[in-house]
Amino acid sequence: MSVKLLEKTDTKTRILEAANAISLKLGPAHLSLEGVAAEAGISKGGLLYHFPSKQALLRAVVARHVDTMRSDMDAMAPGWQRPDGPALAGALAYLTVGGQLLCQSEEPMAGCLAAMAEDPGFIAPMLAFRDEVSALFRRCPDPAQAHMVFLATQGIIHICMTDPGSHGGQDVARLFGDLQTLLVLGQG
Amino acid sequence: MSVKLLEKTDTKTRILEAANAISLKLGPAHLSLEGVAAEAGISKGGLLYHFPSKQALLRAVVARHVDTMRSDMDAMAPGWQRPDGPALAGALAYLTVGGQLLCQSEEPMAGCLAAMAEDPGFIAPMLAFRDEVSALFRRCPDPAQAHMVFLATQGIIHICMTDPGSHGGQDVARLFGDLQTLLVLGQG
DNA sequence: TTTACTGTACCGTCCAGTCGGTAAAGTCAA
DNA sequence: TTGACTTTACCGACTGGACGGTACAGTAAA
Repeated sequence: MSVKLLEKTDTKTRILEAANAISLKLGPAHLSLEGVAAEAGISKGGLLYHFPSKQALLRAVVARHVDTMRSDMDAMAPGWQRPDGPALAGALAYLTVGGQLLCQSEEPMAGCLAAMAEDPGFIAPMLAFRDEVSALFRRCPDPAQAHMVFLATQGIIHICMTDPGSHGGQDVARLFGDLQTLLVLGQG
Repeated sequence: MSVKLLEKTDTKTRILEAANAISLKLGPAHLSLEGVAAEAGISKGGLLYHFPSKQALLRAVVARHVDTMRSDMDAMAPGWQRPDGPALAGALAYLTVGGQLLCQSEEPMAGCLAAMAEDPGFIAPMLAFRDEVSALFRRCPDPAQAHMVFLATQGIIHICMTDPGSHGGQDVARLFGDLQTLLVLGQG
Protein backbone atom coordinates (compact mmCIF):
# COMPACT_ATOMS: atom_id res chain seq x y z
CA MET A 1 0.00 0.00 0.00
CA SER A 2 2.66 2.39 0.98
CA VAL A 3 4.53 1.51 -2.17
CA LYS A 4 1.45 2.08 -4.24
CA LEU A 5 0.78 5.40 -2.60
CA LEU A 6 4.34 6.37 -3.25
CA GLU A 7 4.07 5.47 -6.90
CA LYS A 8 0.88 7.44 -7.17
CA THR A 9 2.46 10.57 -5.79
CA ASP A 10 5.45 9.99 -7.98
CA THR A 11 3.32 9.90 -11.11
CA LYS A 12 1.51 13.06 -10.10
CA THR A 13 4.78 14.77 -9.31
CA ARG A 14 6.22 13.63 -12.58
CA ILE A 15 3.24 15.11 -14.41
CA LEU A 16 3.52 18.39 -12.55
CA GLU A 17 7.21 18.63 -13.33
CA ALA A 18 6.53 17.71 -16.93
CA ALA A 19 4.07 20.59 -17.13
CA ASN A 20 6.80 22.93 -15.96
CA ALA A 21 9.25 21.55 -18.48
CA ILE A 22 6.84 21.81 -21.40
CA SER A 23 5.85 25.35 -20.52
CA LEU A 24 9.51 26.27 -20.43
CA LYS A 25 10.37 24.42 -23.63
CA LEU A 26 7.48 25.38 -25.89
CA GLY A 27 6.15 28.50 -24.22
CA PRO A 28 3.25 28.74 -21.77
CA ALA A 29 0.58 28.87 -24.48
CA HIS A 30 1.72 25.58 -26.01
CA LEU A 31 1.30 23.48 -22.92
CA SER A 32 -0.99 20.70 -24.15
CA LEU A 33 -2.20 17.64 -22.29
CA GLU A 34 -0.67 15.35 -24.88
CA GLY A 35 2.64 17.14 -24.64
CA VAL A 36 2.71 16.98 -20.87
CA ALA A 37 1.73 13.34 -20.89
CA ALA A 38 4.49 12.49 -23.34
CA GLU A 39 7.03 14.43 -21.29
CA ALA A 40 5.91 12.59 -18.17
CA GLY A 41 6.15 9.23 -19.95
CA ILE A 42 2.48 8.34 -19.79
CA SER A 43 -0.50 8.58 -22.09
CA LYS A 44 -3.03 11.34 -22.27
CA GLY A 45 -5.63 9.03 -20.76
CA GLY A 46 -3.33 8.38 -17.85
CA LEU A 47 -2.84 12.06 -17.27
CA LEU A 48 -6.57 12.70 -17.32
CA TYR A 49 -7.02 9.96 -14.77
CA HIS A 50 -4.88 11.89 -12.30
CA PHE A 51 -6.05 15.36 -13.30
CA PRO A 52 -9.57 15.31 -14.74
CA SER A 53 -9.06 18.47 -16.79
CA LYS A 54 -6.46 20.91 -17.94
CA GLN A 55 -7.82 23.35 -15.42
CA ALA A 56 -7.25 20.85 -12.61
CA LEU A 57 -3.70 20.26 -13.81
CA LEU A 58 -2.84 23.94 -13.92
CA ARG A 59 -4.41 24.60 -10.56
CA ALA A 60 -2.34 21.75 -9.14
CA VAL A 61 0.83 23.20 -10.65
CA VAL A 62 0.17 26.47 -8.87
CA ALA A 63 -0.87 24.77 -5.63
CA ARG A 64 2.29 22.68 -5.62
CA HIS A 65 4.45 25.75 -5.97
CA VAL A 66 2.69 27.58 -3.17
CA ASP A 67 2.69 24.52 -0.91
CA THR A 68 6.42 24.03 -1.40
CA MET A 69 7.19 27.61 -0.53
CA ARG A 70 4.86 27.61 2.42
CA SER A 71 6.08 24.39 3.97
CA ASP A 72 9.72 25.31 3.47
CA MET A 73 9.10 28.59 5.23
CA ASP A 74 7.17 26.88 7.99
CA ALA A 75 10.17 24.64 8.59
CA MET A 76 12.56 27.57 8.84
CA ALA A 77 10.43 30.06 10.74
CA PRO A 78 7.36 28.42 12.31
CA GLY A 79 4.41 30.73 12.83
CA TRP A 80 5.65 33.37 10.42
CA GLN A 81 2.13 33.97 9.09
CA ARG A 82 0.71 34.92 12.47
CA PRO A 83 0.28 38.66 13.09
CA ASP A 84 2.46 38.24 16.19
CA GLY A 85 4.79 35.76 14.54
CA PRO A 86 8.54 36.19 14.06
CA ALA A 87 8.54 38.80 11.28
CA LEU A 88 12.25 39.22 10.66
CA ALA A 89 12.97 35.50 10.88
CA GLY A 90 10.10 34.88 8.50
CA ALA A 91 11.36 37.44 6.04
CA LEU A 92 14.83 35.93 6.11
CA ALA A 93 13.29 32.50 5.62
CA TYR A 94 11.46 33.81 2.55
CA LEU A 95 14.69 35.13 1.12
CA THR A 96 16.44 31.82 1.74
CA VAL A 97 13.65 29.62 0.43
CA GLY A 98 12.91 31.84 -2.56
CA GLY A 99 16.54 32.09 -3.47
CA GLN A 100 17.05 28.34 -3.27
CA LEU A 101 13.97 27.61 -5.35
CA LEU A 102 14.97 30.06 -8.04
CA CYS A 103 18.51 28.69 -8.23
CA GLN A 104 18.10 24.96 -7.98
CA SER A 105 15.66 24.13 -10.74
CA GLU A 106 15.45 25.46 -14.25
CA GLU A 107 12.79 28.11 -13.82
CA PRO A 108 10.39 26.49 -11.35
CA MET A 109 7.58 28.92 -12.13
CA ALA A 110 7.16 28.27 -15.85
CA GLY A 111 4.12 26.12 -15.11
CA CYS A 112 2.54 28.92 -13.11
CA LEU A 113 3.05 31.17 -16.09
CA ALA A 114 1.11 28.71 -18.23
CA ALA A 115 -1.63 28.66 -15.61
CA MET A 116 -1.83 32.44 -15.64
CA ALA A 117 -1.91 32.51 -19.44
CA GLU A 118 -4.81 30.09 -19.50
CA ASP A 119 -6.74 31.90 -16.82
CA PRO A 120 -5.37 34.61 -14.56
CA GLY A 121 -7.70 33.37 -11.85
CA PHE A 122 -5.69 30.17 -11.53
CA ILE A 123 -2.83 31.92 -9.82
CA ALA A 124 -5.02 33.38 -7.08
CA PRO A 125 -3.37 31.13 -4.44
CA MET A 126 0.02 32.48 -5.45
CA LEU A 127 -1.20 36.05 -5.11
CA ALA A 128 -2.71 35.29 -1.74
CA PHE A 129 0.56 33.79 -0.59
CA ARG A 130 2.45 36.78 -1.89
CA ASP A 131 0.13 39.08 0.01
CA GLU A 132 0.86 37.12 3.18
CA VAL A 133 4.58 37.50 2.58
CA SER A 134 4.15 41.16 1.83
CA ALA A 135 2.37 41.59 5.14
CA LEU A 136 5.16 39.67 6.81
CA PHE A 137 7.77 42.11 5.56
CA ARG A 138 5.64 45.03 6.65
CA ARG A 139 5.65 43.67 10.20
CA CYS A 140 9.43 44.01 10.38
CA PRO A 141 10.95 46.65 12.69
CA ASP A 142 11.51 49.02 9.76
CA PRO A 143 8.52 48.33 7.51
CA ALA A 144 9.49 50.77 4.77
CA GLN A 145 12.95 49.31 4.29
CA ALA A 146 11.66 45.77 4.53
CA HIS A 147 9.03 46.53 1.92
CA MET A 148 11.71 47.71 -0.48
CA VAL A 149 13.59 44.48 0.04
CA PHE A 150 10.37 42.60 -0.64
CA LEU A 151 9.83 44.53 -3.86
CA ALA A 152 13.40 43.71 -4.89
CA THR A 153 12.73 39.99 -4.41
CA GLN A 154 9.70 40.29 -6.64
CA GLY A 155 11.91 42.05 -9.17
CA ILE A 156 14.36 39.17 -9.19
CA ILE A 157 11.50 36.72 -9.59
CA HIS A 158 10.15 38.81 -12.44
CA ILE A 159 13.51 38.84 -14.21
CA CYS A 160 13.95 35.09 -13.77
CA MET A 161 10.46 34.39 -15.08
CA THR A 162 10.68 36.59 -18.13
CA ASP A 163 14.27 35.81 -19.02
CA PRO A 164 14.97 32.19 -18.14
CA GLY A 165 17.83 32.23 -20.60
CA SER A 166 20.04 34.53 -18.57
CA HIS A 167 19.44 32.27 -15.61
CA GLY A 168 22.71 32.86 -13.85
CA GLY A 169 21.95 30.81 -10.77
CA GLN A 170 25.12 32.24 -9.28
CA ASP A 171 23.83 35.77 -9.73
CA VAL A 172 20.46 35.01 -8.22
CA ALA A 173 22.02 33.36 -5.19
CA ARG A 174 24.29 36.36 -4.64
CA LEU A 175 21.40 38.80 -5.03
CA PHE A 176 19.29 37.02 -2.45
CA GLY A 177 22.29 36.94 -0.15
CA ASP A 178 22.74 40.67 -0.59
CA LEU A 179 19.08 41.21 0.21
CA GLN A 180 19.43 39.22 3.42
CA THR A 181 22.38 41.30 4.57
CA LEU A 182 20.59 44.48 3.57
CA LEU A 183 17.52 43.46 5.51
CA VAL A 184 19.41 42.49 8.63
CA LEU A 185 21.44 45.70 8.61
CA GLY A 186 18.40 47.84 7.87
CA GLN A 187 16.35 46.28 10.65
CA GLY A 188 19.08 46.76 13.24
CA MET B 1 -2.47 61.93 -48.15
CA SER B 2 -1.64 62.95 -44.63
CA VAL B 3 -5.21 62.18 -43.67
CA LYS B 4 -4.92 58.75 -45.18
CA LEU B 5 -1.70 58.04 -43.38
CA LEU B 6 -3.32 59.17 -40.16
CA GLU B 7 -6.25 56.84 -40.60
CA LYS B 8 -3.91 53.99 -41.35
CA THR B 9 -1.91 54.52 -38.19
CA ASP B 10 -5.09 54.88 -36.23
CA THR B 11 -6.32 51.49 -37.32
CA LYS B 12 -3.04 49.85 -36.43
CA THR B 13 -3.00 51.53 -33.06
CA ARG B 14 -6.60 50.50 -32.47
CA ILE B 15 -5.66 46.90 -33.23
CA LEU B 16 -2.67 47.00 -30.91
CA GLU B 17 -4.75 48.43 -28.10
CA ALA B 18 -7.47 45.87 -28.78
CA ALA B 19 -4.86 43.12 -28.37
CA ASN B 20 -3.99 44.50 -24.98
CA ALA B 21 -7.62 44.68 -23.97
CA ILE B 22 -8.41 41.14 -25.09
CA SER B 23 -5.37 39.71 -23.34
CA LEU B 24 -6.47 41.44 -20.17
CA LYS B 25 -10.12 40.44 -20.52
CA LEU B 26 -9.82 36.79 -21.56
CA GLY B 27 -6.32 35.91 -20.43
CA PRO B 28 -3.16 35.89 -22.55
CA ALA B 29 -3.76 32.42 -23.95
CA HIS B 30 -7.19 33.37 -25.30
CA LEU B 31 -6.02 36.19 -27.50
CA SER B 32 -7.38 35.20 -30.92
CA LEU B 33 -7.23 37.13 -34.15
CA GLU B 34 -11.00 37.15 -34.44
CA GLY B 35 -11.36 38.43 -30.92
CA VAL B 36 -8.85 41.21 -31.43
CA ALA B 37 -10.43 42.16 -34.73
CA ALA B 38 -13.88 42.36 -33.16
CA GLU B 39 -12.54 44.45 -30.27
CA ALA B 40 -10.90 46.79 -32.77
CA GLY B 41 -14.10 47.05 -34.80
CA ILE B 42 -12.80 45.41 -37.97
CA SER B 43 -12.91 41.97 -39.50
CA LYS B 44 -10.32 39.26 -39.19
CA GLY B 45 -9.39 39.77 -42.81
CA GLY B 46 -8.86 43.45 -42.16
CA LEU B 47 -6.61 42.68 -39.23
CA LEU B 48 -4.56 40.27 -41.31
CA TYR B 49 -4.15 43.00 -43.88
CA HIS B 50 -2.31 45.14 -41.36
CA PHE B 51 -0.51 42.32 -39.55
CA PRO B 52 0.08 39.33 -41.83
CA SER B 53 0.21 36.82 -38.97
CA LYS B 54 -0.42 36.43 -35.28
CA GLN B 55 3.31 36.47 -34.78
CA ALA B 56 3.58 39.83 -36.53
CA LEU B 57 0.80 41.23 -34.37
CA LEU B 58 2.38 40.08 -31.11
CA ARG B 59 5.81 41.33 -32.12
CA ALA B 60 4.25 44.69 -32.91
CA VAL B 61 2.57 44.79 -29.52
CA VAL B 62 5.93 44.31 -27.83
CA ALA B 63 7.70 46.76 -30.15
CA ARG B 64 5.11 49.42 -29.46
CA HIS B 65 5.58 49.08 -25.72
CA VAL B 66 9.35 49.30 -25.96
CA ASP B 67 9.21 52.21 -28.39
CA THR B 68 6.90 54.15 -26.12
CA MET B 69 9.14 53.67 -23.12
CA ARG B 70 12.28 54.48 -25.05
CA SER B 71 11.00 57.65 -26.70
CA ASP B 72 9.48 58.92 -23.45
CA MET B 73 12.81 58.43 -21.75
CA ASP B 74 14.67 60.04 -24.63
CA ALA B 75 12.47 63.09 -24.23
CA MET B 76 13.15 63.36 -20.50
CA ALA B 77 16.85 62.47 -20.39
CA PRO B 78 18.43 62.59 -23.87
CA GLY B 79 21.43 60.34 -24.31
CA TRP B 80 20.65 58.17 -21.29
CA GLN B 81 21.69 55.01 -23.18
CA ARG B 82 25.22 56.21 -23.85
CA PRO B 83 27.93 54.85 -21.54
CA ASP B 84 28.84 58.43 -20.70
CA GLY B 85 25.23 59.64 -20.66
CA PRO B 86 23.42 61.16 -17.68
CA ALA B 87 22.94 58.08 -15.52
CA LEU B 88 21.05 59.51 -12.57
CA ALA B 89 18.81 61.67 -14.76
CA GLY B 90 18.12 58.64 -16.92
CA ALA B 91 17.26 56.49 -13.93
CA LEU B 92 14.89 59.12 -12.62
CA ALA B 93 13.33 59.38 -16.07
CA TYR B 94 12.78 55.62 -16.06
CA LEU B 95 11.05 55.84 -12.70
CA THR B 96 8.83 58.67 -13.95
CA VAL B 97 7.98 57.12 -17.30
CA GLY B 98 7.48 53.64 -15.89
CA GLY B 99 5.32 54.92 -13.07
CA GLN B 100 3.14 56.93 -15.43
CA LEU B 101 2.71 54.05 -17.85
CA LEU B 102 1.74 51.66 -15.09
CA CYS B 103 -0.76 54.09 -13.61
CA GLN B 104 -2.50 55.63 -16.56
CA SER B 105 -3.75 52.67 -18.55
CA GLU B 106 -5.35 49.50 -17.34
CA GLU B 107 -2.38 47.17 -17.36
CA PRO B 108 -0.44 48.27 -20.46
CA MET B 109 1.64 45.10 -20.57
CA ALA B 110 -1.10 42.52 -20.90
CA GLY B 111 -0.40 42.24 -24.61
CA CYS B 112 3.26 41.58 -23.94
CA LEU B 113 2.21 38.79 -21.62
CA ALA B 114 0.26 37.23 -24.47
CA ALA B 115 3.30 37.59 -26.71
CA MET B 116 5.48 35.84 -24.14
CA ALA B 117 2.91 33.08 -23.69
CA GLU B 118 2.83 32.44 -27.43
CA ASP B 119 6.61 32.48 -27.77
CA PRO B 120 9.07 33.71 -25.14
CA GLY B 121 11.33 34.85 -27.97
CA PHE B 122 8.83 37.55 -28.90
CA ILE B 123 9.68 39.64 -25.87
CA ALA B 124 13.39 39.75 -26.66
CA PRO B 125 13.22 43.49 -27.46
CA MET B 126 11.73 44.10 -24.02
CA LEU B 127 14.50 42.15 -22.37
CA ALA B 128 17.13 44.03 -24.33
CA PHE B 129 15.59 47.31 -23.26
CA ARG B 130 15.48 46.16 -19.66
CA ASP B 131 19.14 45.25 -19.86
CA GLU B 132 19.91 48.74 -21.11
CA VAL B 133 18.00 50.22 -18.20
CA SER B 134 19.73 47.88 -15.80
CA ALA B 135 23.10 49.06 -17.09
CA LEU B 136 21.88 52.63 -16.72
CA PHE B 137 21.18 52.14 -13.03
CA ARG B 138 24.55 50.49 -12.55
CA ARG B 139 26.23 53.61 -13.91
CA CYS B 140 24.81 55.71 -11.09
CA PRO B 141 27.19 57.08 -8.42
CA ASP B 142 26.22 54.30 -5.99
CA PRO B 143 25.65 51.32 -8.29
CA ALA B 144 24.68 48.88 -5.55
CA GLN B 145 21.94 51.08 -4.15
CA ALA B 146 20.72 52.03 -7.61
CA HIS B 147 20.54 48.40 -8.59
CA MET B 148 18.32 47.66 -5.60
CA VAL B 149 16.02 50.47 -6.67
CA PHE B 150 15.97 48.99 -10.16
CA LEU B 151 15.05 45.58 -8.78
CA ALA B 152 12.26 47.18 -6.78
CA THR B 153 10.83 48.73 -9.96
CA GLN B 154 10.83 45.32 -11.58
CA GLY B 155 9.06 44.02 -8.51
CA ILE B 156 6.31 46.59 -8.86
CA ILE B 157 5.96 45.75 -12.55
CA HIS B 158 5.77 42.09 -11.66
CA ILE B 159 3.04 42.68 -9.12
CA CYS B 160 1.05 44.85 -11.53
CA MET B 161 1.33 42.28 -14.30
CA THR B 162 0.35 39.28 -12.21
CA ASP B 163 -2.34 40.99 -10.19
CA PRO B 164 -4.06 43.55 -12.42
CA GLY B 165 -7.06 43.40 -10.11
CA SER B 166 -5.35 45.10 -7.19
CA HIS B 167 -4.33 47.83 -9.59
CA GLY B 168 -4.26 50.65 -7.10
CA GLY B 169 -2.92 53.33 -9.44
CA GLN B 170 -2.56 55.52 -6.38
CA ASP B 171 -0.33 52.95 -4.71
CA VAL B 172 1.86 52.47 -7.75
CA ALA B 173 2.33 56.21 -8.19
CA ARG B 174 3.34 56.56 -4.55
CA LEU B 175 5.74 53.64 -4.75
CA PHE B 176 7.52 55.05 -7.78
CA GLY B 177 7.68 58.40 -6.03
CA ASP B 178 9.25 56.74 -3.00
CA LEU B 179 11.78 55.05 -5.22
CA GLN B 180 12.73 58.37 -6.78
CA THR B 181 13.35 59.94 -3.38
CA LEU B 182 15.24 56.88 -2.24
CA LEU B 183 17.42 56.99 -5.32
CA VAL B 184 18.17 60.67 -5.06
CA LEU B 185 19.01 60.42 -1.36
CA GLY B 186 21.08 57.29 -1.87
CA GLN B 187 23.08 58.79 -4.70
CA GLY B 188 23.86 61.97 -2.78
C1' DT C 1 -13.54 -9.87 -8.87
C1' DT C 2 -12.64 -5.44 -7.71
C1' DT C 3 -9.70 -1.39 -7.74
C1' DA C 4 -6.22 1.48 -9.60
C1' DC C 5 -4.35 2.73 -13.38
C1' DT C 6 -3.02 3.02 -18.46
C1' DG C 7 -3.73 3.23 -23.51
C1' DT C 8 -6.31 4.23 -27.84
C1' DA C 9 -9.69 5.84 -30.76
C1' DC C 10 -12.61 9.30 -31.56
C1' DC C 11 -15.53 13.73 -31.48
C1' DG C 12 -16.43 18.63 -31.43
C1' DT C 13 -14.60 23.03 -31.17
C1' DC C 14 -11.58 26.60 -31.81
C1' DC C 15 -8.52 29.07 -34.47
C1' DA C 16 -4.61 30.63 -37.71
C1' DG C 17 -4.07 31.42 -42.09
C1' DT C 18 -5.81 31.35 -47.26
C1' DC C 19 -8.46 33.14 -50.78
C1' DG C 20 -11.61 35.30 -53.66
C1' DG C 21 -13.92 39.04 -53.48
C1' DT C 22 -15.47 44.57 -53.00
C1' DA C 23 -15.23 49.39 -52.83
C1' DA C 24 -13.03 53.60 -52.64
C1' DA C 25 -9.08 56.42 -53.75
C1' DG C 26 -5.28 57.53 -56.53
C1' DT C 27 -2.68 57.71 -61.17
C1' DC C 28 -2.29 58.85 -65.71
C1' DA C 29 -2.69 59.02 -70.51
C1' DA C 30 -5.58 60.84 -74.23
C1' DT D 1 -12.47 65.22 -67.59
C1' DT D 2 -12.96 60.88 -68.57
C1' DG D 3 -12.12 56.21 -68.88
C1' DA D 4 -8.62 52.39 -67.80
C1' DC D 5 -5.83 50.64 -64.56
C1' DT D 6 -3.54 50.09 -59.98
C1' DT D 7 -3.26 50.41 -55.09
C1' DT D 8 -5.07 50.47 -50.53
C1' DA D 9 -8.11 48.92 -47.12
C1' DC D 10 -11.15 45.73 -45.76
C1' DC D 11 -14.52 41.74 -45.69
C1' DG D 12 -16.18 36.95 -44.82
C1' DA D 13 -16.34 32.11 -46.17
C1' DC D 14 -13.57 28.23 -45.97
C1' DT D 15 -9.89 24.71 -44.66
C1' DG D 16 -6.82 22.03 -42.20
C1' DG D 17 -4.78 21.09 -38.03
C1' DA D 18 -4.38 21.16 -33.04
C1' DC D 19 -6.32 20.25 -28.82
C1' DG D 20 -9.54 19.33 -24.78
C1' DG D 21 -12.36 16.01 -23.35
C1' DT D 22 -15.04 11.38 -23.63
C1' DA D 23 -15.67 6.50 -24.05
C1' DC D 24 -14.08 2.39 -23.55
C1' DA D 25 -11.08 -1.48 -23.58
C1' DG D 26 -7.22 -3.43 -21.41
C1' DT D 27 -3.90 -4.83 -17.47
C1' DA D 28 -1.98 -5.95 -13.18
C1' DA D 29 -2.10 -6.24 -8.38
C1' DA D 30 -4.81 -7.32 -4.09
